[in-house]
Amino acid sequence: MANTLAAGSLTFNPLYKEVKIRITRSLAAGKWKSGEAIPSESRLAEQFNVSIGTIRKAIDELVAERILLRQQGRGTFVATHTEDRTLFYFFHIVGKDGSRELPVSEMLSFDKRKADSRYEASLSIARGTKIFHIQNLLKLAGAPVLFDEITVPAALFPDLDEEIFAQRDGTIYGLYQARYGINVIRIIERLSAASPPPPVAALLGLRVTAPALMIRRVAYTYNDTPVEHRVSWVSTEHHEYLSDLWKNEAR
Amino acid sequence: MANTLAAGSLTFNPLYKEVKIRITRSLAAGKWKSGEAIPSESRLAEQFNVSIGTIRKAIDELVAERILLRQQGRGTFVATHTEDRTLFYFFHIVGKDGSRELPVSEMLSFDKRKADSRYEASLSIARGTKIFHIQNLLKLAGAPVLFDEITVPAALFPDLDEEIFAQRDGTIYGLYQARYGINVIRIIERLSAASPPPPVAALLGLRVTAPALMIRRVAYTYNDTPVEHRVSWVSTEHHEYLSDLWKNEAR
DNA sequence: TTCGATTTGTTCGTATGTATT
DNA sequence: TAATACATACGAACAAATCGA
Repeated sequence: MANTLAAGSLTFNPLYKEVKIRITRSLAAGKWKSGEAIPSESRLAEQFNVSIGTIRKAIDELVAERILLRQQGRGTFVATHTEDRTLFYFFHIVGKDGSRELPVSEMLSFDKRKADSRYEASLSIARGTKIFHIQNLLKLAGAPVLFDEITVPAALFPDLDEEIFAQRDGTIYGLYQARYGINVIRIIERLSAASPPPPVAALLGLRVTAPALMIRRVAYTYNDTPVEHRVSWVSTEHHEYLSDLWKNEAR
Repeated sequence: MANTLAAGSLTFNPLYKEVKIRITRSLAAGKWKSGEAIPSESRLAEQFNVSIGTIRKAIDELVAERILLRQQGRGTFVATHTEDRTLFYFFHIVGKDGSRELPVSEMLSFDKRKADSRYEASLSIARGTKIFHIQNLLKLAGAPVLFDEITVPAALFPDLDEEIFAQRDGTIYGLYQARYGINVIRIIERLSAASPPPPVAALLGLRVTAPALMIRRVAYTYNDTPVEHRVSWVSTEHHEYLSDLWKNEAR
């Protein structure tokens, strides 16, 4: 046994993993804002006192995870929720005819309340924690297609109110990112088929017994921290949910 | 204009992209069978007359695409559809209680027929081409959960018959791979909610008007060549469809 | 428009570590 | 134990894209 020392409780990561972790920590701490460039590879190599190749390998993984974005000649940037590339990564509803368009969102309600036990697991928050609860109706080509119920811990969005939410430019995740420094980088969705509650059916223009797609989503930021719980009802009369594992255009 | 030469019709790929393409061609041609090791990095570097780093970069991408599988000290292998890691990549139905198990499949029908126009687009085959058409019932924990209708071009599966299909070990894609050298490496699924046809509802133990999940899948092999068309009906009473972009355990 | 500085992209080479057989 | 194969890390050189002087 040559390396009995390594048997300690610590896990020894490769250098590039350590670098990746430290970069991720800086991102989570908001050291570099979204859309901004992080230091150049050569500068990071100096700071971390490692070779440029090690920096590249760390950044390679963050780019593959869509957390960073590299551009030759310009620099490396914190990915934003305003780029076309990113938008459809978190929106999976497409027309059955193959059309792809971004929805127009209309806020239906906004309130602050206390979390019930439902969110303890998915949002890792205690019962009674203050949350925002928001309802939206999304239209595609003018027709209502999707109804959203969004739940987020109020603590993460200090001054959020109805006005700010409704008057935002761009997407909801763009708002989280630009105003609150919260970066949604991953979502997990669970889909099932069911008949929507009558009020939802009415909003979507469906018969009460009509089948609809129910989507339960949890959105995560760095280090698998959950930040949003969302339940959606989708009318699949003219639209469907597209699941394309490995649609990595930029590989 | 310094580089008028580059304006030719050829696209100049980086070396590692060329290497990747040539490796992929060898895979598509069946040069290395699934589960087998491909030549070592140093040997490939000799063959292609490039540095080992360039080989690594090409293989990096193929590993990220789950086409190859690297194991330190052993070699680099053609990924198979028998590894636990891979299995759930193509099977997305999980229990609502979070349970994950592989289904038990029961073949209901098997026949050879001529393709109608429906498959021209999705399978890139002409109307009238011979196809196999197979129906399956999948059970989880003993209960029927999913009904499958599979369509594949007969030309790709020369000696396939009812016996071979029903008596296979392992998964359907495992059969495609082991017996016919056809490697499914990517699927695109389109989900909607609808009431299943009465015979399907009966099989799944659903009321005729009950909502179910309909999944239309196209499976692809190398170079985005479609090889299978599949329509599934899922009872989402106790199960749901899990969409987890970026569940890359091994990163 | 041109040029130079900066930054990422590609390719090569070498050395050493670690896992497998 | 030795040989083999992949993993990590370093360094160097040049190409290509970008941007501002």
